[in-house]
Amino acid sequence: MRRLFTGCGDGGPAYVGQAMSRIASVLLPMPLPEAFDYAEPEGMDLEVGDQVAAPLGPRLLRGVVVALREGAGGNRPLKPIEGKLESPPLPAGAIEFVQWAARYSVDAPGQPLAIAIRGARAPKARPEKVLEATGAMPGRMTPARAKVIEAAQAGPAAPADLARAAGVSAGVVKGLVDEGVLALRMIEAEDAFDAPDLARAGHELNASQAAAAAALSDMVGEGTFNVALLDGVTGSGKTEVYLEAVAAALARDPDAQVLVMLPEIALTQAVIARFVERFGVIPAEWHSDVAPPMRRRVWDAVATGKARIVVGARSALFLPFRKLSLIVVDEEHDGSYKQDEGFIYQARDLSVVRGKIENAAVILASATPSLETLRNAETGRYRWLRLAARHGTARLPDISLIDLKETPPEAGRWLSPPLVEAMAETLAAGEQTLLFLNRRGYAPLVLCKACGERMTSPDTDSWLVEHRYSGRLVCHLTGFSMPKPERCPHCGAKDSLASIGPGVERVEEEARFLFPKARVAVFSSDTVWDAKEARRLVDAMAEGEIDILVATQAAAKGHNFPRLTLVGVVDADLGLRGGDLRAAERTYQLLAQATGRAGRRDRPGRALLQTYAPEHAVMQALKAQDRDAFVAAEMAEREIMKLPPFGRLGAIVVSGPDAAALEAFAQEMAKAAPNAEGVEVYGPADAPLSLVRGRRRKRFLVRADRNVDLSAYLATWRARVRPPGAIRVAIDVDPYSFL
DNA sequence: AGCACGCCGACT
DNA sequence: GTCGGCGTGCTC
Repeated sequence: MRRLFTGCGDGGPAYVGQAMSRIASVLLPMPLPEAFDYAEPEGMDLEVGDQVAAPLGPRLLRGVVVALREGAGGNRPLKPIEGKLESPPLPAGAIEFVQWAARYSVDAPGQPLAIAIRGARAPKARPEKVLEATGAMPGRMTPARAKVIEAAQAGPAAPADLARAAGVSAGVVKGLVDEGVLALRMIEAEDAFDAPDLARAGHELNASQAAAAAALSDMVGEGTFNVALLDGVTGSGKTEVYLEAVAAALARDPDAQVLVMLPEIALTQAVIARFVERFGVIPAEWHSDVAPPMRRRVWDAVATGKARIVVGARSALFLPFRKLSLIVVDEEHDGSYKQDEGFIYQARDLSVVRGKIENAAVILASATPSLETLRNAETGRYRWLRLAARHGTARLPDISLIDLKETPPEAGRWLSPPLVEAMAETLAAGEQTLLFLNRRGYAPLVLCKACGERMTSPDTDSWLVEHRYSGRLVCHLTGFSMPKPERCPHCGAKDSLASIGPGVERVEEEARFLFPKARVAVFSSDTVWDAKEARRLVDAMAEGEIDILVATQAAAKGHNFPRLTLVGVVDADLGLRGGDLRAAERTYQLLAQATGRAGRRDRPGRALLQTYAPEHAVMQALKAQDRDAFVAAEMAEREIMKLPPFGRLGAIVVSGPDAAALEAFAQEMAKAAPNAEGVEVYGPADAPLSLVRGRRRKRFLVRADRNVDLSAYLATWRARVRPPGAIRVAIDVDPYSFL
């Protein structure tokens, strides 16, 4: 269904029936600056939230009615809405949330709308063919036919399944269909979002957990917007506690819906299993790996209120909840909640906004909360529930620092003598070691010993990372890769390319060299590409089939390995380099999590951190396991600098293929920056990645006091300039990546 | 985001 | 003389 309008200068096509009396504002899932007005055809009876087909230029698009008013169009005739779509309407809260998010992110409302209706646009599962017994008997009975008829008693089944169940060929089944013994029926996929069983008992809670669960249940019971920080170390049982809050929310109101957000898809299965155990039903699942037909079913079930529990990734926050009562953000400090491509948002922060709009309770859970959240807890804006100690008898690991200036590894090696010694002891005791290095591949840099040339990505100023498994040099930024050349592409020297620095593959090589009899494995996104492979490796580790696991942060999250007693952090300083706003905070969170893997149940664990800066506040805090001291020091620093959470930050990146034109535009932008009380603008400066895919990049940073509407400031600024030609302006409110 | 309109190089 | 490159501008 496609229409073409030939714009012929005389005002466009004339529409019949201009007596139509209502105008519908329709938000379209596109980067348009505002909702577009359409005429409501007579008798369509639109309501706000309805999904409609609206013409845009030559195309027909799915859109959402966001306002209706009396009127007929004015100077130029409005195009009529083509039709109302079958899908359930977008609830008012979802619309308000989409508009709020767009304004905050300084982006077109169509961008978050596209995320919000992605499920509605997904194709429905096609109806399934099933066969069922009609009760009729075949003219001639054979043993094979008897088996099929018996198998069919179990209920309707797909033809292939029925043949397999009866152990006969498809031909036998087909013969029975032809004779009318079996009847063909088409069935729609079942909505299998059963009501949770609230009569089930929860886990037994210890005193600390019980107190927190009671406080959260009370909060949920108030039935209004409230935020709580659930703060407890790894293993303190945060999940059991928030499950009780979920139970309270579901029990309070038969229509209540609950959203649980997780930072990693890899963690969803484990959490879903907990929900199945607690409520006897499988919650709806929402993330990028969910197949489109299932997405459609989840979307519809959420919009109709049928799905009451949703477990998902950050984009689940945009689902069309009808009666959202509770949002849980697990591992709230995790950087994965920040989406920094396309429509840029921080799902943890937006969860609080959605909670406010929906009058829902919000629980932020973490062992190492973000400074933003801790600040809100300190000032009393959020309730603060601290869980004491570890569950059961397990003890916290002993953490010590290895000063690499005192005891460096041998030349060309990355594991220092104290760490190697600890690994030998662990191996001798029949226990496991985790070597943590947050760096993929074999070596982060390849350079020519003859001419000093560094291998970089074409049109991009980032180093190519050597991967030995694949024998390729890979750009982790753009995905570019090439076979490792024999000669230096710059000077032509043969065998002159040297691999500089360690990645997990190289540490694995060293571990194999040092401990030839040990079973060594690598866990990184290159070796573990899907959930199944991750499961396999995690199981192998849990079963004790691996002695030394070399891993990136892909393995630091969530998994528990009972025989793991030594964690070695190969380069504890890695995250501190570059020194952006959150470098120390992120390093603390990541290493606290990694070292927390050591020692479970009855086995004491230890963690060794290799560092060149043992005096650094992060290292001292990790060693002393004193999070509060680290937080206090970091907060004090941020307060002096008036940086988040004591101020706001925004980034504007301008990019374009031509350096001179870009520089000129950046200068023009600098002049156009509005003057405002409590706002400082820094830049333009070359962005740390000053060339990506052939585009040069320059960056402004804006710091503002907390009481400044930074979004409005940035929107005003951008409206004052018109980027010429191929120059793009990208705005990131509250940036996490400073590249 | 599409998709069209609009001005400058290599082909029947 | 046309086919077509993708630069910029619009879509209610």
